[in-house]
Amino acid sequence: MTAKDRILDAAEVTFAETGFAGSSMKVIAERAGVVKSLIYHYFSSKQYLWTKVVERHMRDHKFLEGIQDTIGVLMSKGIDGAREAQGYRHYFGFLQRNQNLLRMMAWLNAEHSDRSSGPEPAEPLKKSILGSIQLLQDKGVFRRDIDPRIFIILLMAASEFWFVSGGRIAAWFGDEMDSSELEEKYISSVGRLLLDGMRGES
Amino acid sequence: MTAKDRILDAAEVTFAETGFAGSSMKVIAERAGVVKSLIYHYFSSKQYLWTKVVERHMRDHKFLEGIQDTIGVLMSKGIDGAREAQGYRHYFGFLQRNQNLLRMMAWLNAEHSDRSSGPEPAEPLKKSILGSIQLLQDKGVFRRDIDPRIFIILLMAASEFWFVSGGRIAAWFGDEMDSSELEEKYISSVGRLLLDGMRGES
DNA sequence: TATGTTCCTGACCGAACGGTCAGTCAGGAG
DNA sequence: CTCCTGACTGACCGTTCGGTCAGGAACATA
Repeated sequence: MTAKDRILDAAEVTFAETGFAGSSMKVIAERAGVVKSLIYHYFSSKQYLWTKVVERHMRDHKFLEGIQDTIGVLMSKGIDGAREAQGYRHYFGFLQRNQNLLRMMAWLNAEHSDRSSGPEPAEPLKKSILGSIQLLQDKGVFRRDIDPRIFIILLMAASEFWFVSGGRIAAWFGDEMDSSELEEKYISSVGRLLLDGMRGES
Repeated sequence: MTAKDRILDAAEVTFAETGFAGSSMKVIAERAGVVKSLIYHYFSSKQYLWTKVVERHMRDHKFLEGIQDTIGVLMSKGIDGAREAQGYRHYFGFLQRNQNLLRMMAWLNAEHSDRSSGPEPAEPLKKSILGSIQLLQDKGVFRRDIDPRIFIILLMAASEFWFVSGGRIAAWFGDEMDSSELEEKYISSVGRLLLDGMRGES
């Protein structure tokens, strides 16, 4: 593996762990087994390194396609009326594979700075997601009295919160339960609950 | 107002804005209209200052009682079958009054460090909340196939996410809609959706 | 062999960091 | 008048920060 890749790897882990301000170029360099100044040979600044880390992760993990994909599963499950949390489980697994990016986004939210480079979901993707949900509303599978965008936000909220606040949740409940057991329960419960809620006004 | 209080005020705002690592004692001092070393006269370290800020906020804003209170409203609404999002709106307003604390908790999550001092919801409060939900399950108002803890987590997720990720959500949707309008829609929709989902298996 | 280009290094910079310290000063107690 | 305390200050500490720079090593091209 090239030094450049090792730098990106080390930066991704470090940024995810301690955020932008909390990560020093020195520890990133040490983690990559490289001298600090070499980082500046490849990346002109700390800020630039951050954006490149985000870009690479989204590219290598096919982040946008993953969202697209998940929506597809979610929708197909909804349409044929299967109510298991299978669709949600798919989405959850997708987020699990993108934990580093989620953590970095959490930092972005907290800092609400102009460092931007959060994943912007390309206009067409957004339209496609919204369209899928609207279709389900038209068919009567999903209730019509709720803005499709709300459903998306809620879906993101339920999932991201689990990863980002994992530690706090474990402190609340973890002592009584194995954490992976709780996670499994969370996935299946949230899937059922959100789907039923979206399904409609009893 | 005493200098000590001004320091706590300044620290709260600064920590909420830029987190622990991102906040310097110098800017906190300047914000408080005080010389940096005076902070160390009252607070032995940056870490100690952080915990004192959290403690004071929770005390002054009656954070734990506020949660307790909200659960009460939520439950009473649930019991008499009123399905408006009134209970959720109450909770949302409560969180609105505690935005600084929410932001600081977001930092804690992101850093997942051992700096701890996140709000630990005192065992009795936790038991009381869980008990309220279980009561509703016994009465058949809420579905019985979902762990009460899941409902709490989901409730927290839906709300905190809105505040903490506000910027990103606005970037997604805000251009098409007034933000306060979107927030109002979010509150009422999430309240209805979660309540219906919790209500049960159609 | 000569020449460029890329990779890589350690020494170095000024600024900013969290934190310390000796000491000034006003005021209350004896 | 003395003594003590707590609020407050500014100079200063060692360290770390992001970033620069001159130059060596490796390697391809000519």
